[in-house]
Amino acid sequence: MKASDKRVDVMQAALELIAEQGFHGAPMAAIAKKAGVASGTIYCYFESKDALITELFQELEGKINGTLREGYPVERPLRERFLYLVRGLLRYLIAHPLHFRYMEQYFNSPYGASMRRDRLLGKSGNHDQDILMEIFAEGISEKILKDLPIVVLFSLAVGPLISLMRDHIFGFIVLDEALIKQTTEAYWDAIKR
Amino acid sequence: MKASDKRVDVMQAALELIAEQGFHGAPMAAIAKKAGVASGTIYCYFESKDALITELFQELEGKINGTLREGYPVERPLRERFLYLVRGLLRYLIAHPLHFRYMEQYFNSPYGASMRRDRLLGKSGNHDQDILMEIFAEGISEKILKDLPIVVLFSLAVGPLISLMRDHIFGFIVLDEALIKQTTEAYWDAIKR
Amino acid sequence: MKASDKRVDVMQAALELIAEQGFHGAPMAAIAKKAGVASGTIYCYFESKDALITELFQELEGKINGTLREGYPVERPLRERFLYLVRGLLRYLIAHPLHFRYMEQYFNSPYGASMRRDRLLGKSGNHDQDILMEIFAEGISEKILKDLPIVVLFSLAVGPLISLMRDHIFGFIVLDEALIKQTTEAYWDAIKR
Amino acid sequence: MKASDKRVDVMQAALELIAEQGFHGAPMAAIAKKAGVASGTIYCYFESKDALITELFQELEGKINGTLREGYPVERPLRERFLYLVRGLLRYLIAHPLHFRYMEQYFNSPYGASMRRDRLLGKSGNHDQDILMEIFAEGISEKILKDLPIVVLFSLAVGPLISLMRDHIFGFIVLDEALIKQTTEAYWDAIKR
DNA sequence: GATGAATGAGGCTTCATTCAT
DNA sequence: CATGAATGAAGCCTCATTCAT
Repeated sequence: MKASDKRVDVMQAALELIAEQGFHGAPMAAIAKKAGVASGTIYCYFESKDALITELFQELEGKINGTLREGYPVERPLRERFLYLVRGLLRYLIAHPLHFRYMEQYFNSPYGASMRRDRLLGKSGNHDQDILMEIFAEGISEKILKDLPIVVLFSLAVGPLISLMRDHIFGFIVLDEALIKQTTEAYWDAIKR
Repeated sequence: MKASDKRVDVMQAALELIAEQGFHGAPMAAIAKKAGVASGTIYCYFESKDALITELFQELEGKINGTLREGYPVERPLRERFLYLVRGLLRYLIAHPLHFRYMEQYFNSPYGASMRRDRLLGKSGNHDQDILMEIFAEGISEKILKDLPIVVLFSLAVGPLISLMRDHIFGFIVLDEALIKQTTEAYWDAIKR
Repeated sequence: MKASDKRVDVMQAALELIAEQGFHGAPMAAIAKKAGVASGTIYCYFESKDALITELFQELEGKINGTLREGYPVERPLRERFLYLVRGLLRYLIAHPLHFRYMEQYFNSPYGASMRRDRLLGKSGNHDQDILMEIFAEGISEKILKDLPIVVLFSLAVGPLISLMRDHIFGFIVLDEALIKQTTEAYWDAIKR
Repeated sequence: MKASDKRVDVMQAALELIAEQGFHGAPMAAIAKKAGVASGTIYCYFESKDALITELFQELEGKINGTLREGYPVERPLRERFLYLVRGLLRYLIAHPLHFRYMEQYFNSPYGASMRRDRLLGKSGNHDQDILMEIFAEGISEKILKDLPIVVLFSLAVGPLISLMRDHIFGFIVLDEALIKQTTEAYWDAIKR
């Protein structure tokens, strides 16, 4: 409990600063100060700023994956499984707005760009993504979904989700349960045949 | 025509550098070099880097607005007008990938954040957006579109468009006319009642 | 005369600080301060600290080369040419003690190590050295000098020269003309058959 | 025997790292790691990095002194005694290249500079040096050696030895017994009348 | 208007040393 | 004695901006 404390503190401080102000607004000194440690201490746990940023991203990704895996209704119809995933993701992001904003910053940066390229070549490493992809593949072959490239279906479903999360965070809308239900059904409408 | 040449050169250089490498990869010295002017010269035309970035954004926004206004089929049915706009936007972005990437950089940065806040309070200033909003308002009252907040319809339609553009730029897909047609119809499916 | 000033000032400041205190005692900030410029200014003229150090070394080397080339008695006997070179070198170093100490620092550092390796493989690039080598080769084939590897003759001649310069700089001895004459003859004794 | 193990380990680790990579390449953490102890442990045995460096130097110096004292032919002629010493030194350094490189690093650093100053004022503390000095004093008064300051004779003899050791370590030459014999005789030629 | 040398605050990282355990 | 996490001063370098020419 002791040794881990500072590492966690640093990650939390980095999460908050980067999510709220971007990488630009999060110099190592500020992260250290917010975490209540000395600058050098960060380097006891992370090799560099890049490493901190990447590990934090992977941590958040892992948490989301874990959350979505729980209770995933493997045996239910495609539509239900799809809605389970996107709703689960949406609820998670609403509950953890900092995670959402951090991941957005990450994707929109050299870090995210190189990661995307890696994943394009190798395997995804991202569980939700994998599960969604499988759902899409199944849906296409069973003629439930539109006959489009899987990547396209992915964008049709996740693109609006991201966009709505932004509106929610900026306060343009309030994503309550009713709206979650309605918008996720709209994603389905976009991809279903 | 001579004096304003340099202003244009600077904006073009900034566009290319920022679109391709992000704000991080576009120091003023690099922009000046690429534009073929001296560093100090930039400050003859722009008060600061922030000003350059913002003016460039507004310039691009204006160009897109102008393009979309042309030939807008005011008298045609709602669906057609919607598809006209999103397809026009998509084709414009495909033809001008640097504009797309620049605007993404812009939205995902302190600049974009404050802009969004401004627009939330005041008026949009963005023409396409306004037109789309009007289409949505009309569609809701005529019970053609889902009864959701206009902002939500906007995200349902534009979110996937952005996401697909990214896939296109990263080379995951090729947005040819067939795919443009199919995907934009999917946006319509997402918002239509 | 203006543009060059600062570059020269920086090199002079670096020379003095590094010669007197070693690389450790010459942070860029101190060099800048001593040169009367801002830290960043150094980077207008040198790409990095390494570049500054290397360019300064090459500058000093060039000066010595130039000095020794002047008046070199090509037509005189071997012994005379040898003495001309070592005495010229010794007088130069006595007149420019900072140059000597700087070059010692340089040779005794990662910079010098990699340089030596480079020179071992490629060509020397150092004129005096080349001339001395030629003298040695000639002396061996004419049976004037000991039949030893050229590198060994070089060390037999230059090793004591360096060592004496150190003594001189530390004030253990005063290398006046008499002593220059005597010691350089001793180098000759060491290498002559 | 157990307690002093770590002290020895630390000194050995410091010797290797500093000899091979210079002071720059030997942070305390690296020394500790190589020695298999914790960073803080070093401070149980040495007050500071400076102290470690100095004590290590003195240790090496002592070892060399001890080696050279053994079998020193007090009763033999001057030339023989001289050759005994320089050859012994050369053989020792060839057998212990890390010692040589460490001492070079040491001499060429603020540590060495202040040491030299100390020795100039006080007494030498270095046994070999003392013995050599005595040989030189004797040789001068008996008109066997050149009539030069003792310090100068020292440099004439030891300067080339150091220089040759460097060539040997860098692989430019191989100091085998034949070369040892020849080069040490060359030192003698340099100092003998 | 145009230049580009100069500035210096601010960013990331290293490392000798300390100290609570 | 031994540990190694923690410290923070200090080092190298970048870059938006200014200003004398």
